Amino acid sequence: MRHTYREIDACGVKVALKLLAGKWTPIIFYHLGAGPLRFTELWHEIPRVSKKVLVVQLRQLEEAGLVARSVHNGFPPEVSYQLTPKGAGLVPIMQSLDQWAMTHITEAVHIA
Amino acid sequence: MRHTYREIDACGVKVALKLLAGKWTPIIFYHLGAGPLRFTELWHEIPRVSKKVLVVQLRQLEEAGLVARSVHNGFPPEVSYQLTPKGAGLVPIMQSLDQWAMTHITEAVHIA
DNA sequence: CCGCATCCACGTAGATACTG
DNA sequence: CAGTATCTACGTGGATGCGG
Repeated sequence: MRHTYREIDACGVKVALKLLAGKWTPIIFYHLGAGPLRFTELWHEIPRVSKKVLVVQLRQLEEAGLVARSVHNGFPPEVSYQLTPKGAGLVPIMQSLDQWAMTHITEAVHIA
Repeated sequence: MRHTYREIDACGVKVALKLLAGKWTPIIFYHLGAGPLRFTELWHEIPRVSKKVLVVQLRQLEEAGLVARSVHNGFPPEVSYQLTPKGAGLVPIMQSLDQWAMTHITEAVHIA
């Protein structure tokens, strides 16, 4: 059986990789994996990312259901982010990737 | 301890994802996982990819040590590609990703 | 058969400034 | 505090054609 282009893009591995491979996704998961964080807390944990880009990344993860956004209205605003169970299910896979990298790529630094 | 930008980019997870997340990497792994293939065989297995792009992807995987390229000189030329042990080590991780996707993403199609 | 050269389209990310 | 609005830069992938 031949697979069409659309089917290939819908392949589970590709869908998962599309979500994981955002430039800041791994470090977001690393920090949120330790528990919920407010936006600015998370922003301060991640060096050299603009607020705009961080917002965009979080929106994408939220839309995919990997991250939950909780708004507590009032002033000042308070918004916290945390991993959903669906998102948390990717954490062990990231650990596998890290394990693979440590085995095969000596130059890589172990962070997350 | 604070991590610098360079260190974050060298993080093992990011290095591994960078390699995996090429547009055609999963399907290349899927086909090479079944055994070595010649260039044109592989090309015919993958719909809608240009030869140029496939060559570029294979070069990157080769440079990273995930794929081995064997040339048998003569005419016509004969070049075969296969996964290295290092590359094969990523296959179970891809299967984990597929498993995760099947659990959480009902719309995804199971191919590789 | 295998691959390179050229040119092009698009998505993602960054810099900067402004706002409820 | 937690965003939004523009504008810009760059990398990846794609179309097509040529060559050993």
